[in-house]
Amino acid sequence: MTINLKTKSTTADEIALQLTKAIHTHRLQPGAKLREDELCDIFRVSRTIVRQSLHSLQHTGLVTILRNKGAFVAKPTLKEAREVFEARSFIEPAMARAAALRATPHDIAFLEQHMKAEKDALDREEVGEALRLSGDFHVQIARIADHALIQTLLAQLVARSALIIALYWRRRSALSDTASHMGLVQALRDQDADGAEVIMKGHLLDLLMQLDLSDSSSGPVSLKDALRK
Amino acid sequence: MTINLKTKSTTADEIALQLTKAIHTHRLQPGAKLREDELCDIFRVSRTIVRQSLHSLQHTGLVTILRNKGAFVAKPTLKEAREVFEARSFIEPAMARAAALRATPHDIAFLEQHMKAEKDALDREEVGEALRLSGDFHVQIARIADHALIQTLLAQLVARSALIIALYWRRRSALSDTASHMGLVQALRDQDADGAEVIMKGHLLDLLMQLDLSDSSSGPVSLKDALRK
DNA sequence: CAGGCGCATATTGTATACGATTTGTGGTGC
DNA sequence: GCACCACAAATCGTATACAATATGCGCCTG
Repeated sequence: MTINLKTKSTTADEIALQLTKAIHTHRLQPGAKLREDELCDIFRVSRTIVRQSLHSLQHTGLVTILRNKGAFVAKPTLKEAREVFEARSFIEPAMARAAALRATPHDIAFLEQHMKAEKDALDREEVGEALRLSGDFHVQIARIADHALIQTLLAQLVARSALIIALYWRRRSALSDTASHMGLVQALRDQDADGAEVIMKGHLLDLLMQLDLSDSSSGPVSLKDALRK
Repeated sequence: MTINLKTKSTTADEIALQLTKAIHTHRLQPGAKLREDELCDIFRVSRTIVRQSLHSLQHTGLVTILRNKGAFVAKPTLKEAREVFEARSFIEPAMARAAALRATPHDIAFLEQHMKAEKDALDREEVGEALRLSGDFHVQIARIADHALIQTLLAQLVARSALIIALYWRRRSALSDTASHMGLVQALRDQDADGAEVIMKGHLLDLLMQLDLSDSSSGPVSLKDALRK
């Protein structure tokens, strides 16, 4: 499936969204170069618009722009990777708690359908899409908690998490989110705030465990440091 | 004091920084219009650069851009205001804890000097500058905790807090941050992580208490709603 | 043949020109 | 005199042209 190009009025936000999705589904790998002219051809817009979206993505941490060099899909360092998950562990348990207190039957149904969509994607062997949905699940919790600011923030952190997973994923096994997510939905259904918080905390810890964020395997920190003596 | 205009090469980031400072010190009020041409004249750059900074500030939540209308200093709604402080209360206590474990004597000295600068600003009756320093104190905690991601995030939230204070500040009294900040520095000196966390939590609650975030006084939610029936 | 210098090309950065939209104002008709 | 319409000014949005910078290739020299 190639990127959908509408007949008219492709806006900067749409391009950013498409790129985000491509990153989230691992169709775009960390470090990939994003040439402006190329994107212009793909989306049929002027460089002005493309540059807007690239700057926007830089702000969210998905893209790194090097002056006079160009835009690249970000490659989070180990420290950045740890910080992303640390930040998530500060925020998300509180969101799970809030969501448990506010979730309506409609919300529950939505989450269940969401998980089903993820499972279907896996059955179709669309691993990237399943990964994206799995991340989006977390964003939906913030939406249910009715916290727009953190919903936005979390969307960024989740997208960056996809980059981190692409770089530091340890095993070849599939993500085993399903159990945690199901447990969380159950807690929301029961309005069990404490349970939801605990499950979310554990779930994030699980995720972290499956990453190889040990210091040793770090790539070239800085050429200067790498060649020192 | 007018805005400093250098002889050459004023970059988009610099402009965004200057505007942020002006907002933070209440020299720019919520709702103020930011005309592009005007900023071009002030900073002696083309609209391209000005637009870059405005978009950047929109991303941080300090500026609202209305299509074909222009850029305005943001006016956080009550809900947004609550969300900002809620987010801070999720994050900052954890930062205070981490900072307590990492703070060096140098860091302590830095914070003490920082507080002195704030006091000096107050003595000079530069209330806006004192307010800015008081907010920056919180960002410095994240820096000491060595958490770059949250430091950036917190800088944004603190800046937005300045807008919220401008809109929803209840009394005319000066901010009484000093005591909390002093207590926090003492806890850092003692490497008292629990104490630091508790003080920070209480401090943020104090701040919130001094705001009038009750529902009633809300401005016009939407003209449609306001005129309904 | 190896190393380095310089030009040619590709790509990004910035300014400007042009088009679209909004908003205020003046005139005209009722 | 009031309301409505049309036009004009101001302002923003987009595309494009031009300038600056980096990079790769070929040639020249030792």
